[in-house]
Amino acid sequence: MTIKDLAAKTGYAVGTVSRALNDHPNVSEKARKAILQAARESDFQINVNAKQLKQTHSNSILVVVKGIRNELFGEMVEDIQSLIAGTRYQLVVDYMDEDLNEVARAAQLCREKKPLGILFLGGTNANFLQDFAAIDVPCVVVTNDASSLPFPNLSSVSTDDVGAARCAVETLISLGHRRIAIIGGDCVVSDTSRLRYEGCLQAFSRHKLDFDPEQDFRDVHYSYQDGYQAMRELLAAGSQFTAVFAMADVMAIGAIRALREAGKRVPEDVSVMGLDGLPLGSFLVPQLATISQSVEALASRSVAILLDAMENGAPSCHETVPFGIEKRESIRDIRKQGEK
Amino acid sequence: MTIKDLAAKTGYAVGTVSRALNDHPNVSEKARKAILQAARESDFQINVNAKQLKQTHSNSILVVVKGIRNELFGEMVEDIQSLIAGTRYQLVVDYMDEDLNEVARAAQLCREKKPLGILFLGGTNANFLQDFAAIDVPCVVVTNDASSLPFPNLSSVSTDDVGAARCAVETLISLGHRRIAIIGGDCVVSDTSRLRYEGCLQAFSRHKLDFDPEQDFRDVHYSYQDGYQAMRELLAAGSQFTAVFAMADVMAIGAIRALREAGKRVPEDVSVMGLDGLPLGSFLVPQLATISQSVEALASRSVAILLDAMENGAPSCHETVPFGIEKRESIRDIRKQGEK
DNA sequence: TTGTAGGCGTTATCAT
DNA sequence: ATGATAACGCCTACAA
Repeated sequence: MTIKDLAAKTGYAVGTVSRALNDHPNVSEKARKAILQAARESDFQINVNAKQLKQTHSNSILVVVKGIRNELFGEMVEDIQSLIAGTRYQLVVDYMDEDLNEVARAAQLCREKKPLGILFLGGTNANFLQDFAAIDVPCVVVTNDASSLPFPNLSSVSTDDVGAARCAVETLISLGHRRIAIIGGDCVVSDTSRLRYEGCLQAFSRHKLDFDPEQDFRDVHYSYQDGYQAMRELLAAGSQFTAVFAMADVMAIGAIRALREAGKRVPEDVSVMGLDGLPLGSFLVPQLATISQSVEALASRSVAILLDAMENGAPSCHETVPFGIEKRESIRDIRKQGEK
Repeated sequence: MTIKDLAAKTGYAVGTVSRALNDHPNVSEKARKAILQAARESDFQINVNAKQLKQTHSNSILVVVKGIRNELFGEMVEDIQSLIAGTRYQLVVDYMDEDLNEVARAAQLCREKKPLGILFLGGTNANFLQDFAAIDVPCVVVTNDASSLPFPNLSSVSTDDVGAARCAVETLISLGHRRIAIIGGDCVVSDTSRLRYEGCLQAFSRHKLDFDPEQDFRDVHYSYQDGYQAMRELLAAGSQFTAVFAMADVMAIGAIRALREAGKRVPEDVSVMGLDGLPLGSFLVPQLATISQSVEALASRSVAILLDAMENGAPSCHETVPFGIEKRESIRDIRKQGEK
């Protein structure tokens, strides 16, 4: 069943059928009705390959999600869905493995789907440097700061990672903690980890506290298991911290488990702070204190920026959205009474 | 950059270029080398739309994942990836929202990608009944039992949901619990929930225990929040259970939080058991006792069945894989000493 | 082994 | 408003 068959069935020419199917102007109401009716009756399905082969551009916005496991992205996609629902655009979401090249993938999808714009959920600057030249539609990187990338069609919206990490550590410092261990990601591989680490160092230096990475820092992957493992190593090394900041909630959860297995209570013996603001955190016992990223703000700003670029040719820009401080049960004030 | 350009550049005809690119026979080593080299140099990217438009079938296997949030599926995709990696097939993974029609989506992708077979991760029998007739390649539903569906090209591999739920409840019974609350999904909407509920009832009836759904059962969605909410309702209603079985780990986690907020300790005051075996469960405090689904078994059996159907035309079949019992910290034996 | 040409189903550009 | 027709980029007979 092709549009040719539909043409034969209705007596119209293929051109008219195509126009009717695509809501193009210059189709009589009579023709439109007859054709749509015939299409329904013979439940006609358009051949996407042929359509996309011929089309010069679609009316779709592509969302490339890098890292299926990232819960934050799941929420964000939902927010984006509803933001786009009110427009004339159609959303195409592509989920991919964290370790693949999202820019190369997007370039491929550009040729296939010819989207009007792209939203990258997560991204690695190195990949953009290498492959972004092949993409010429407006793009927004969400979650990562891309201001250092010199592309006129690339914007970014991110949480201030330096500030967020600094705030986490300063929150712990304000509660009287002086020796704070850090569990983070690989600063070489991950742009985000580098910024968050930078924020930690700023907090220590502002408060004139010593920080010995050798003793109190571990760089691992963002996972329960790695957070757990990192904490075990920290404990085994005899590090005498009273608080821990994990650069992601999942690592914080693993760390808490390791602490408990070592006989340490949270927050009585050790305070633990995460970063991300996963919904899960507030269901844990104890509830996980964390610096939360604002999924709604991230989503709404990036959609706004993308649409503005698509529709008005607005120049690229790089924004930061505010984060929240969730002082929950996993942290404790260890200052002596009356010392405040 | 098209194969025409490649032809011009190398001096060969487009037919030869196409054959070289697709590893077809009847291409001289010299031509193949020259063409592949030229393709690399001008980093030629094939036009998927044109290719698929012409193609009658690909060499790909499609994986349709229904429900991105389901952590189990994330693990399973990875397992499937590595199982397929050793074959001559290519994997195409499509993630979709839980509430969309996975069969209609698969039918659409069949027309587009022309896969040799399909793996459904999750699925709703009603959708198959309605739309599966349009699909004629071998398919395997993973996680759900499809034996009641009369399609010759549809197999299924699932955990024995009735047995798993029965086992969960019987485990609690064996520890001395007599009044056990159940938190589950909607038995009308979810095939899986219906089976698990059936398993619960079997456990009660086998042990001649009364079970009053009105008092001790809540059907909600599979989420932290809904598990939390269900437990609050159970507690508010004054139900006097000593144990809870939640039909999914995520609900169990929400339930534990609600218990703690009500001043009940787990497992001292109430035992909690989940189902799924999420990695997260073993990082919680207390570690979550659960009936675990075997992701590896599910993945390897379904791939084996699919390949057998694709390659040898093996008839459809419906298998069940064993589940595990993880007696972890969230459950407690409440029988008096020496009574055993 | 290689070249040539027709067609896949659609859209877009012309006429009409 | 509608119809005819030329691409789109590729694959695949078939011919050479």
